[in-house]
Amino acid sequence: MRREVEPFRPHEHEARWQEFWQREGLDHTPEPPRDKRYVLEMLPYPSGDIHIGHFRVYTIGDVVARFERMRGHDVLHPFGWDAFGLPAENAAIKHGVHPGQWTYKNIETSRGTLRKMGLSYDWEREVVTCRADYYKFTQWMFLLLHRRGLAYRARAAVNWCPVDQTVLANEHVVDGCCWRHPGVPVEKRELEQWFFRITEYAQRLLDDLDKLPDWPESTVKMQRSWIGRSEGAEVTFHVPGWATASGHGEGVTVFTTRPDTLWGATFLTLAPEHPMVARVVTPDNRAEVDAYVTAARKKTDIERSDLSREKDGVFTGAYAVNPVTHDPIPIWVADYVLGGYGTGAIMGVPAHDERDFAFARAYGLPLKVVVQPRDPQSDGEERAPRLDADTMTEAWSGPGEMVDSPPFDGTLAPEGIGMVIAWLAERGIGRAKVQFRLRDWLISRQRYWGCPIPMIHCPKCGIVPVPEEQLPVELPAHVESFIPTGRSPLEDVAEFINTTCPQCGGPAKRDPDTMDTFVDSSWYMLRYVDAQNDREPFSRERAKEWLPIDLYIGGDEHATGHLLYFRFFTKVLFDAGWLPVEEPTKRLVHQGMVADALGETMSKSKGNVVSPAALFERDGVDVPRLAMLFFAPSDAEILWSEAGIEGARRFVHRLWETMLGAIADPRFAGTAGAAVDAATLGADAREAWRLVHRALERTTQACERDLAFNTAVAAFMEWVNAARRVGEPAEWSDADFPSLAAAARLIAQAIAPLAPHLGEELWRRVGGEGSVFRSTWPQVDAAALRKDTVEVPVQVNGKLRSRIYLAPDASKEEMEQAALDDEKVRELLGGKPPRRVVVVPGRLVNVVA
RNA sequence: GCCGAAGUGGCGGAAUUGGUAGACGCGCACGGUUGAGGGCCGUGUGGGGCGACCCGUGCCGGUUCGAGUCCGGCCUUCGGCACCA
Repeated sequence: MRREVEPFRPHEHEARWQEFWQREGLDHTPEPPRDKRYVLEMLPYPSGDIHIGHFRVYTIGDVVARFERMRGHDVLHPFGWDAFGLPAENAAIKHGVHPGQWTYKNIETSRGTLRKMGLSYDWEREVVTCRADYYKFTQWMFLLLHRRGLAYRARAAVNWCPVDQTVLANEHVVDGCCWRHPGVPVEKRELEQWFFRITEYAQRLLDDLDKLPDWPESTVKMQRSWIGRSEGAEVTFHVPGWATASGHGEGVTVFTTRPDTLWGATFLTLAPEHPMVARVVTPDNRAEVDAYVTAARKKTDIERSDLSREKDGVFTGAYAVNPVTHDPIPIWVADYVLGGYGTGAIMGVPAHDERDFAFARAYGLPLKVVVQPRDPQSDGEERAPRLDADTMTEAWSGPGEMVDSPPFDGTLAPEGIGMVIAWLAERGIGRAKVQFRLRDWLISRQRYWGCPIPMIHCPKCGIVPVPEEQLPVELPAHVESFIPTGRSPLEDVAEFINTTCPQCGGPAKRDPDTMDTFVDSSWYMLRYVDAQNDREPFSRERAKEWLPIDLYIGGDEHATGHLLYFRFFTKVLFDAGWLPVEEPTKRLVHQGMVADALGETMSKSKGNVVSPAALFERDGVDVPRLAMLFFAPSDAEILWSEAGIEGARRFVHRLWETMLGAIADPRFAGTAGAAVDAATLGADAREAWRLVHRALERTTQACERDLAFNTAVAAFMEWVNAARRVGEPAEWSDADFPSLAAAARLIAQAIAPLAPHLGEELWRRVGGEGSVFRSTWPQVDAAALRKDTVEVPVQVNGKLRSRIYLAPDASKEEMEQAALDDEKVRELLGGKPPRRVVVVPGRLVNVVA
């Protein structure tokens, strides 16, 4: 007979426990920590309320943080807001509110929803990057980089977003377009801007990826290719005076990964933006070259990098001398050569480079074969058909034997590259060179809502840093207009822009630009360790206590942006003696996206957005939370569906009913603390008891290892199903009941990280003392986990034919005998002895007939 | 073109890492409870066949007593990079 239990009322107990946790200081970070764990989720940009994707990441982080606490660790689990940024300004323009007002309102809304979620954050360490107490130290970071020669100002062709009217970092150009405005190609502008010299750290950023075994392989690979290291040589080609417009001798240096093909270089090509173009071009060719260069500059990156386009270029009229053959070779300008990579100039080796081949054929430039392929099967006797310059239809960039390349004829290429470089270096022609694809990080922005750059432009002293004690350089509250003009709005705020030079005391101007918001988020994880410090960004001692992050969770869209930048900052601060570690986080996990049931990403315009706040309103937090965890492993995409919540809701009700039924039973009080002897249990109760420990084990593994909470939730479902198979709690026999009472206690603890309010509520009801999160995470009982009998599949010739039932520790001989005694097996063997019997202890028997 | 991830029932997913494919959930079907609907409870549910059985983890081949899992070759989808010399 079903016993009526009180209904499950999530909203009541959720509010109660949240208040209790706060009162108890449960989320307070112990200081100094013993056996610390630093669990962090990427900080969000506050735009409106939190969305379902946030709900997912913070749930994952919260499960782990709560688990680690129960495991006895001191946990740092903080939260903050990436609060500077363009959307605030765009909202300001649209709605006529101040970006700060808009931002703080969103933070308040979002924080309210997060608090309703009962997440275990230490709110005392909350960080808001747009507040002066934080950005003061962002400016401090800038000064540190500047002091160390890592922040510099340079004039360069930079990416320009025509919509936002500001420059962009390389990392924010996606498919040639501004990341915020897909389909709007970025333009190139020649501007003087601030850069961070991240390229200085290219090699270390690359090398240390090897020290990150607990990062997703794909992210490591992406960073590798983004950094893009290639080895080769720089080779200088002399341009004699007779061959130039100026009549002075010049030198053009090129970068090549194939110096072994130098003998085959039959022309040089300069990028249109190469400074040498104007110097070498002859008067007869000037008009045509100027026109080409102008046209190339107007092109977007998309147009320039269009591979389907025919290669084009113009002859400068000038000649360089091949430094090894001493032949004069023509100098061309072509926009397939990139200004920003290598030296902006290449040697054209049409016989051995696909692109040079296409270019040479288009303009009738000569080919010279200097590497003959070898048949890899032969030992040098037989050769592959010899390449011939006149008849080649494509370049040969594979291996081979150097020819017409004295003194290297017969040398294998590319194996001989090292020798060639040494030889070139001896003669002063070239030198070994490592080239990176990574560019320096352009951090200036011509917009208002960001951290002011703490530099002063003095007409006498030049560029002077703001003295540290004068920080923060406060962002003025009022500006004329936020509408982007291509100039920073700060430039027109007289009381901001006009200042005195810290060096000479004379009138000077502040730098009008603000920093890329990715600077703000490059060091926030460090601020958390000492968020209230108003003298330093953080204390070295605290950093030593807490770093590195043990688990960092966030989206994979940051693979080559934030996740590179924060590694860079960590290394700089390590070098400056501020940090004990060179890498910010040991372990990185990318949570999967949350899409709608059809797999579409949620967006307001599609009208398929699910609001977490609305979910909590209806079901409380724990039901949607369990649904979220149950949908898929943490790193897989989720297709959010109402049906999934339905399942979680049913599960919670069944669990609740079973637990409360057990607790309400008069036998509960007497047996709750008693030890359970599995051997005395009936078969169904025995299985239920095993599944308790299975759920405990699976949850432990999920938290520690794979974050696959879907199977952890499934394990709890299996326990409920098994317990209900035994019967209503009141129907349990006296002999079995103690295992149910013990189970109730274990289940309350084990489910607490996944469904914290439910766990806490159940913990109290089973008679637990204090908060469940201060209780000790229970040990898995190996004896309980073991099955008394196992069903062993019996295969004949690898096909499942029968099953036998045995003790799990039955010997091989016993298993084999039992299998051979099986009726079905005997029938199939037809009286003949088996050829072979394969026995996997405890698992399977395969009889080979 | 290069690098990476993934392809399992009607759907989301599981599979102790070479050992019973499809746990758990959704959906569906039938039955019960109900005046009815909903809810809840129970049973069933990969495909085919009356059946013994046969087929089945993107495709083709291989290794093995045994392959979703390992190897070789493809296909598809998604993500990243791409005229980087």
